[in-house]
Amino acid sequence: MAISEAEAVVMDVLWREAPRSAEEILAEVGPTQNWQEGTVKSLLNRLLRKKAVHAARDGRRYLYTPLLKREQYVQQESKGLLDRLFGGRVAPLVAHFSEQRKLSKKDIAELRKLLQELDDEQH
Amino acid sequence: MAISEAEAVVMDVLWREAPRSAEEILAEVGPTQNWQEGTVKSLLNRLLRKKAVHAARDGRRYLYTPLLKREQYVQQESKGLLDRLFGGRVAPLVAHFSEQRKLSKKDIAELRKLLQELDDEQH
DNA sequence: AAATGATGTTTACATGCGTAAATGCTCACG
DNA sequence: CGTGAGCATTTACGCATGTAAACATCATTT
Repeated sequence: MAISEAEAVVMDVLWREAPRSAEEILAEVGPTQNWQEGTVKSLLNRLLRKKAVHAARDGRRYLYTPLLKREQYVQQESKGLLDRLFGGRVAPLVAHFSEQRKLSKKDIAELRKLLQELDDEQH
Repeated sequence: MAISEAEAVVMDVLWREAPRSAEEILAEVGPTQNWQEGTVKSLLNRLLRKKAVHAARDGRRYLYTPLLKREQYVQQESKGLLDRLFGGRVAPLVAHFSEQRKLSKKDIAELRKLLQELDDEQH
């Protein structure tokens, strides 16, 4: 089953650094999300049930490690959007942002470099 | 409130052509989605409540027209994903697909053209 | 006029989500 | 040894979603 948005916030903490205890996760995420301890615990349990994280006992508490890789998650999410909205093709997506003027200078520079590299390895 | 995935399927039909009756929508969407009539009716009602479509009486039935523009929807969805997963920047997104080898020849050609155009209009 | 058929409107129901409160377990301390 | 602090596990609850079934309405056909 897919992981939800709130769950993904927890995963994000673990992707940055793991293993971590529930308390550490709360410390990192509580301020921005205004979550109580119970909320984080619930989310961790749902993630356990979904086999997205693993818990290893460490004394009286658990340390959580992501099983689902960030790459996998990003992949699923972006492919989903791409397929639903842009017929599965990347160029129309970029065109969309371009029309919305959402391409920064930096974006453009990076895209150019990216295409250059593709060119090079094309040898 | 945001429109759900199932609701978006109905919107898609209306974005392709509108106004349309519930029956026409079902005809177009039923085969792929395996939806009953009631399902489409429910979705249409939720879309009405969310002010995403408008219904105009036409004899014994209604003809539905989208109020929410496809552009708006695409914008929200893609911005959401971009912000959540790529720090709001387009280049990393494209890089992601590039790494996953999800860029088709056509994509690459189009991206190149796009950058070229940006270059040109750059005075 | 009653039955039928075509539409729309209301209600339903299981599941997932966001958000926690309540409860349970266990170890260290008094 | 009983108790409280610190965690984890269970239960809760309102709302959205996906998916319809039931019900209501009204024009048309016997």
